[in-house]
Amino acid sequence: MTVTIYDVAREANVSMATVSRVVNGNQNVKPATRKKVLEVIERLEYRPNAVARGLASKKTTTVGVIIPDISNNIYAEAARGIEDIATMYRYNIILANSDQNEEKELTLLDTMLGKQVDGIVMMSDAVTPKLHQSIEHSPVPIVLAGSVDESNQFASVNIDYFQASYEAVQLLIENGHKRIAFVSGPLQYTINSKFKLEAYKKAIVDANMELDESLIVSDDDTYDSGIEAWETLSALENPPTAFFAGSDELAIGLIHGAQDSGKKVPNEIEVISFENSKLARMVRPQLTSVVFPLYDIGAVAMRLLTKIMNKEKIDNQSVIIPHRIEKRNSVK
Amino acid sequence: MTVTIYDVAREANVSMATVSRVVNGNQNVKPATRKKVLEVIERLEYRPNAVARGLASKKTTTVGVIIPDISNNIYAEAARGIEDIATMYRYNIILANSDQNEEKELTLLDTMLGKQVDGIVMMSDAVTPKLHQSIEHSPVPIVLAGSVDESNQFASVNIDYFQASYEAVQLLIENGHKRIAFVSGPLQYTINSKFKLEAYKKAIVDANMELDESLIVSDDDTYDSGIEAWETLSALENPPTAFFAGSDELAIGLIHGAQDSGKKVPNEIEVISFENSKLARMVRPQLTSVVFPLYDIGAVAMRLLTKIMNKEKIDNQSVIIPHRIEKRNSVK
DNA sequence: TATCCTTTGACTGTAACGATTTATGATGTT
DNA sequence: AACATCATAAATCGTTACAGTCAAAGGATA
Repeated sequence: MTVTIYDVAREANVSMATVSRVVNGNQNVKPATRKKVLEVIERLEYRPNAVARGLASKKTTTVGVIIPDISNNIYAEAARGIEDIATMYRYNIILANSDQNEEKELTLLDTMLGKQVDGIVMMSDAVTPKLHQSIEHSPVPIVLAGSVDESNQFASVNIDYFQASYEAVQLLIENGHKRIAFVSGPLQYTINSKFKLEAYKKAIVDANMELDESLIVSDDDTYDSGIEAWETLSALENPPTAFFAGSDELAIGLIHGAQDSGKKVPNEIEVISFENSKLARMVRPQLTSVVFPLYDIGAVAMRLLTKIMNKEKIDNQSVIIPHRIEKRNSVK
Repeated sequence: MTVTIYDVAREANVSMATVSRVVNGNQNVKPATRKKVLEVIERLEYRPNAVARGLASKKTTTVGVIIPDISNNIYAEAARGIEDIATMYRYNIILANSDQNEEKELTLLDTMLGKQVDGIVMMSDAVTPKLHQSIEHSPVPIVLAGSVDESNQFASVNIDYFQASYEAVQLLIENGHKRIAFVSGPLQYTINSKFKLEAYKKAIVDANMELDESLIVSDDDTYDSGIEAWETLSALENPPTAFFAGSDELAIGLIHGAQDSGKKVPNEIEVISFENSKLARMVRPQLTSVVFPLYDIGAVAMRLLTKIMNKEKIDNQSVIIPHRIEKRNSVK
């Protein structure tokens, strides 16, 4: 039925090893033989069986990608970065969604290792002890993308979340705001709690401003949460005049909340976001935002993975890529 | 190094065939033996090698997914639907981006078949003759998701694009508009040219209105194209007062274009979109839109694929799922 | 009841599966 | 004759699948 390397060998009057050699571009085949083999391959429409190849060579040229949710733009962007670099290096990708669920992450890791992937890139907002252990015991390299592991023991690529957040809040402070709110996604996620929030606090304290816990709101990273956050915060006795939002959707929710209740952005209310997805340009006013370069993070993570799989020497396995703030109109 | 089925067999004093049977849940193993084997598996941390299994059984429990671009929300949504159903049926997914490029599509098909996937779900806006042929010759089942193949020869899942578009334009006509514009992505894509545009034309003609070619604009499916489309169309001598937009981004671009030049939506200008992504609720006014249920399309496509892979009888391989129009505020 | 035959249950042994890889052998050059 | 070069055969890789084995349990027959 299916044509195998053996059929090609027979048809071309050579051994299967020779066919293997021409398929894999090995030098030790004389041109005439190579040509003959290639012709037979063409004629028989031979297509090497990657599974057999994987069994024999113990390499599958496939890498696993575990992300929280592909339908979330932020992760999709990263996935695209990962995939682009992967194809560049001739790897294929097994993609799976974890929904930030530890149990799923663990199972996924296990089935991917069972499938003999050559490496894994993973995004996880919370590297739990169990997860940490699984990563540690993995027989193939794993790199974390846009995810912090506090032990700093694994290969990873990130931006400096703390510094970036600090700068964002500072921008608001410089514009003279005295009441600045912090609105983010779940504080179980390390990036939100240990970096965005801590940076916010430090910026406030460094500016000799009062740290008011009631200005700190955390729920989901969604548009609706943004609207809700606006409602609770604007109902405060002494409401904030500026917002540091953990995501674009949150920021847009905040802005629409403000606008719906008659406030002008940025004249009366200023909002700075942390993401800079393509949404940022699709609101009025357009968002000023810390750029969280997910595509690049994915791409760099995948590149790092190829190096490790290749056993190249890595000078620094915790890559920090530069960040910047894109200034548009939600901040004066 | 790695523990194999053979190690387990030796350690448990049974043959590897028996181990294989307990791993695969075969009945012919007496409970005591099963327990013993399971214990050894646990102790040795044995993890079946899916590659070896794939070679022996000729099944990989992985399916290929070829989509234009995962970083585009519409496809990401579909990918999520596909993946959810795939996991439900214990399949993994090899995901790749084609960028609507025929050559890439062909190569991807080839490498996926090389990897011995058990089936493929594909999204392609233009099923070219070559592509058609490749699909036809595929040794494993392929289902098209949200993609039309005009020969109607392959398994596919779609909505009734023509009817949905017709209804959308009709809505605008009912609201009394005499000048209705058509703004879509590339007309090379079958859905745009054969369905959205044709339905638009028919609706206009059926209403005894004049079909004005200058009201038909086609470029990208992006926000910027929407803005551009507004600019060219509003500069017309007799500009349109209503727009049928092929995507949410296009619709938002149109709306922002209108608003930036002082027009009120929906009072002076009405816009109806075709997509209904989560963006639809994130603009003011919120978009009235034909809902293009990509998640469902992906899910149903994957489900259909499992049936075909399972050799179950399929009553209808061209699935049309119901559509509806979500009414919000960009249309009165 | 004793005998023989067939079934069933619970395994075992081993040949695929379709490549890669290594040791070995043949060929041709200098 | 020595030395590269190229080609070959055979051994793996870790499973599954199929054909058997062997003992125990019925069932039928005389």
